[in-house]
Amino acid sequence: MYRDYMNIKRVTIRDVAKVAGVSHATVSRALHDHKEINIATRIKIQQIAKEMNYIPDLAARNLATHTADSVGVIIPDIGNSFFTKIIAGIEDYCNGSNRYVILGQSRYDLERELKIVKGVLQRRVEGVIICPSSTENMTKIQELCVGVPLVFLCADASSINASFMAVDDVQAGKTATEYLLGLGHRKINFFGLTKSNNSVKRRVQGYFDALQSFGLEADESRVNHCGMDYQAGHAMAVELISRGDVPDAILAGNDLIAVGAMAGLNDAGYRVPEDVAVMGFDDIDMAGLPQVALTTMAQPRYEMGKIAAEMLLQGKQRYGDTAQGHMVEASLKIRNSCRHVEK
Amino acid sequence: MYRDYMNIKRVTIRDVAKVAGVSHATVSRALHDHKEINIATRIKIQQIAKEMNYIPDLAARNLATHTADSVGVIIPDIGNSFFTKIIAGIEDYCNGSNRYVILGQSRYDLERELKIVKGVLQRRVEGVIICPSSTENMTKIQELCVGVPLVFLCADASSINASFMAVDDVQAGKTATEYLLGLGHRKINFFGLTKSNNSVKRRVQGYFDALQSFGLEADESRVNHCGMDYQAGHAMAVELISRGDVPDAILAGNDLIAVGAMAGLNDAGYRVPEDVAVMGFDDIDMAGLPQVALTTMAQPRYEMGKIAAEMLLQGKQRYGDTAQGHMVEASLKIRNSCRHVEK
DNA sequence: ATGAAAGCGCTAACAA
DNA sequence: TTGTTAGCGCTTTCAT
Repeated sequence: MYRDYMNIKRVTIRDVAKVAGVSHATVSRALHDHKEINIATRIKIQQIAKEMNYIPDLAARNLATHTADSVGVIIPDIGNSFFTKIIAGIEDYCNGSNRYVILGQSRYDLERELKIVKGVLQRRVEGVIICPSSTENMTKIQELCVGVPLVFLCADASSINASFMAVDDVQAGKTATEYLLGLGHRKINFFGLTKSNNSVKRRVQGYFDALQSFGLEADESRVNHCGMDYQAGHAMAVELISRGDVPDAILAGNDLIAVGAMAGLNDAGYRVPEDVAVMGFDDIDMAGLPQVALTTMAQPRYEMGKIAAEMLLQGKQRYGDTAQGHMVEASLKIRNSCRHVEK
Repeated sequence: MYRDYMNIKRVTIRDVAKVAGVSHATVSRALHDHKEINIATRIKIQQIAKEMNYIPDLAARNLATHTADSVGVIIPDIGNSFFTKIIAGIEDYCNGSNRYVILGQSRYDLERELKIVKGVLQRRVEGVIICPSSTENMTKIQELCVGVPLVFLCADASSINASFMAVDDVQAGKTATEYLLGLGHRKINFFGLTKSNNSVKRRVQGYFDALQSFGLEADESRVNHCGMDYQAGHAMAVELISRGDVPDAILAGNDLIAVGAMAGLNDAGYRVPEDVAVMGFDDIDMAGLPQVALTTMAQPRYEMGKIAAEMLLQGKQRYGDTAQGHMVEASLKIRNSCRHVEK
C-alpha cells in the first residue's frame, strides 16, 4: 500500500539507550540538554549517539509534542524568478530557525492549487504561505486552512479578512499606466491573466483608473487575457500584429510576458521602444540586463518573502485571528523599453 | 521547548469513529478503501469524515508504516533558473505520485550544505537528490545518507560509487573550448568555482584537454576562480580589464556568470562579440533572449530532474546498492556572443 | 538524577 | 465485517 521507507533500520533513541545502559527517557533528556540530568551521563550519551550516527526522527517528535517544523510554500511557477526570490526570502527566514520549506507549484491551475494546499496540510506544516493563482480560490484556501496559520502573498486578502503581504497593485497599475500616458502613448494594451489572478486584476483596475484620470475612454478590447510567461507574451504580441492592431504600448502583467512581447515584436520587425513601448511588473533579474533594459514596476520580492514568513511564524495568523495586512508600494523603475512620443 | 503547532485540535480518526459509532480501525479501513469492509459503512464513514473536514496526519501514518512521502532536494542556488528547471522536473515526477519536495539551498556553502542534508534526513524523506556545491562534500554526503536513497545531480559520482545523473562535463568543456579555438580565439579565460564545484572542475579539465589538442600551452592564470552568479561574473570581467589583461574570449562556468561578464565588458566599453567573445554553460532562459543571445552548452535540465527523481524512487539507490550512473551529452548552442576572428 | 508508563495519530496483526 | 491491541519513535508526567 505505502512506499517502503528503508530496509536498513535507523538507530533510534532506544538503541542508544541500550548501548549507554540507561532508559530511553534519559537519552531524550540528554539530547535536549535537559537541566535535571547528570552532566557526566549527558556527555556520555551525546558521545554515544554521535558514534552511532543517531538521527532524530522529527516526525515522531512532532507527533509527540504537537509541533511542526516546516512551512508549506505554494507558488504558481517556479520558473519565474519573481517567485524564486520570494522563496529565497522565506527560506532564509526559515533556515534561521531550523525550519524547512515544503514546496508546491500550482501552475496557475485552480484544481491543482487546492490539491496542493491539502497536500501540505497533511504534512503537518506549521503554516502556509501562498501566492494564489486566482482570486476565486482564496476563500476555499482559507477554509481548508482552518486552524493553521496562513498568509497570502502577492494578493490583497483584506476583503476576506485574511492575513496578507502584498504590493499595492491598483496603485502600481495606475502609476505604470500614467507613466506610459505621460510619455504620449494612447493605445495601451494590457497583457496577462486579467480575469483570474488577484494581482493582475488589481493592476488592470489601476490601468483603468489612470485612463479615466486622463479623461480617456477605456477600451475593453485592449485588455488581452493570456498566460503569465514568456511564450504567452510572445504569442499575444504576434497575434496583435497579425490582426493589424499594433498598439503604442504594451503593459504586461509581469516581466516574463513583457520580455516575450518584446521578442515577438522584434521578430515581426517592430522595434522597442521606437515603434512600441513595452513595460512590465516585478523587476525580475532579466529585466535588469543591459540588453533587455525593461522599464517595470519593481517589487521588493525578497523582503516580501521574509516579511510573510515573519508574519506567519511570529503572528501565527490563523482563521479567526485578527487578520494582518501588509501593503507596500511598488516603485517605478525606468529603463529603456519605453520612450517619449509626440502626439 | 518546541514550537506550538496549533491550539485548535485537528479532527482525528478517533473523532470520526466516535461520530460514526465505529472503532477507529474501521475508519482507517474505510478511508483506505480496504476490501474487507462493508460498503455501506465505508460510504457512511467517508461521508462523515468529509463533513468533519478530516485531514489525515501523514506524519503519524508514516511513523506507523515506516514509509515516507517526500523527497529532499538540495541545490546551490534557487535564484539560478538552471536549478529551478531541474526542480520543476523533479516536482512533476513527484506530484504524479503524490510526493512532495522538501527544499534546501546550500548557496555553495559546504557547512550549510551538510547541515541541510542532516535537516532533510531528520524529516523522514524517502530519498535525497542533491546538486553538490563541491566535490569535497560528496563523500560526506554519501556517509550521512547511509540507508537512504541518494542521487547526485550534475556531478559525476562514479569514483565514489554513488548514483548520479550528470552531463559529461569534461566533454562539454572540451567542445566549448574547441569551438572558441576554432573561431580563432587564443587567450581564453575560464570563470567560475574552478577549485571546488564538481561540474566546473570537470569543465576546466575539458578546457585544458582542448587546449592541448590544439597544441597550446595551458596558462593556469587564465582560470579565474569566482562565484557562480551574475555579480561575480561582472566583477571578474571588470577586474581583468582593470588589470589590463583583456582576453580574446571568456568561457564562463555557467550562464549567469557569462551574462554578468557581458555586462561588465559592456560597462567598460568593450563590445561582445566584436572585442571579446563570451560563452557559458547551461542554456538558461536568459541566454535565449534575442537581446542576450548567449552561445552556450545546453543541458536538458528538466529531463535531468525527471530522470534523477525516477532513478531515486524506482531504483531506490542506496549506499551499498550497485550505483547507477546516467551521463548525457551537452549540446553546443550557437548564438551571437562569439564570432570568428583572424589570427 | 533516572526509570516506568502513557500517549501523540495512525496502521496492522489478531481475535471475535 | 468489525473491534481490540500493540506499536511506530519520540516526549513528558509521575514515581522512585
